[in-house]
Amino acid sequence: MDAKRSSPLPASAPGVADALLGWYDAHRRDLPWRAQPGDTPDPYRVWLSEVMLQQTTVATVRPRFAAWVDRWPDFASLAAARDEDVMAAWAGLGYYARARNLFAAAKVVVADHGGQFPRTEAELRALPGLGAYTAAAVAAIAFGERAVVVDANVERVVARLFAIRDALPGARVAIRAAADTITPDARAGDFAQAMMDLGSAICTPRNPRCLLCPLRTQCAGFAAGDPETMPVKTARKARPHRHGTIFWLERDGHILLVRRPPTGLLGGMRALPTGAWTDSPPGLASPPAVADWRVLDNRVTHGFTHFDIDLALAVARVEAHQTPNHVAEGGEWWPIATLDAAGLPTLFAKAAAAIRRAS
DNA sequence: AACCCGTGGTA
DNA sequence: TTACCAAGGGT
Repeated sequence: MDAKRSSPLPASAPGVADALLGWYDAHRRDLPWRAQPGDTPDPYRVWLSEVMLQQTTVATVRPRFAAWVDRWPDFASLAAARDEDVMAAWAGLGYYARARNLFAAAKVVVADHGGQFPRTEAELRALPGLGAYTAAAVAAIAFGERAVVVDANVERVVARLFAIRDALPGARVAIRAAADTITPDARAGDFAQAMMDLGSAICTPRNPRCLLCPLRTQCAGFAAGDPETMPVKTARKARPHRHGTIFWLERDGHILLVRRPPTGLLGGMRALPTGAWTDSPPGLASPPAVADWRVLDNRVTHGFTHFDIDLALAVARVEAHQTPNHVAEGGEWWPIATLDAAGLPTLFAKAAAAIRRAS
């Protein structure tokens, strides 16, 4: 009817999917985890890449993905790995629950699914670390199942395409419903990846390249003249500042490392000992051993998602023949010469570099 | 729903 | 420099 023709909404779902898939066939990125056209995707590689790419850029993931699949090329090899090796291999990537869940999921696949990744969205969703997005993405990309794949790129593209002006996160229901209407039955995986490539290259958060966009003529946001204002996001809260002390305890060319508690901040990761992180500098409270601690002049700062931390650096040595009674349980003496292989999170790698520079 | 959970790049 | 942002999940 006439009202529909003059509506700012996309004329038809096939119109959007066809235009997008045509653009994708010409402009798709060649990525290490992406099967070549006509080839069968490897579910392990699809899953691993999706998890690595959660809140993480393609540029960061590229070398890490290559190293990972070189070491653990399939579910069976990963499931048989040592926990500390898996966590160390993830060091520097952040959001370490991803590594814990990845390892747990690999073991479930081997133990409960005969080493074969489940192919339905619902079964995938039940695995650790696979939420709504990743389960849909794997179902579509690895198995060709029709699934509504909604990540931050798709949210942005769809909000603009349909001119959805409600603020996130409330707008997610409407965005998902709109995404459903344009998701095709065929080439579901290509469609999902095309939406993400479009969001990455054309429909960018700032200064979108609308003149290059294959969906321009169907885009309500473009028609309205302000696509860059969508989706609307609410402002973030300021991050508080915390303080702490990092302890560098040296013995005969080795350094004391501890294992962080299995959950929470940097959970499961190797680390240098620290005391509590508080609103004011804690000084030398709760050191890992009784020793002659010396506080360095330089400090280390680091930003986490929800707070910034300012850390003092305390250094001490104990004699080679000594085994301090007060060394924390679970600690290990790690050769300083191979500290890079310990897999320290960035905060502690920064601290180690600063300490070794000062020594 | 709101909060926790890393890191590096960009403007 | 600050602020925002990225192929989110768990609780």
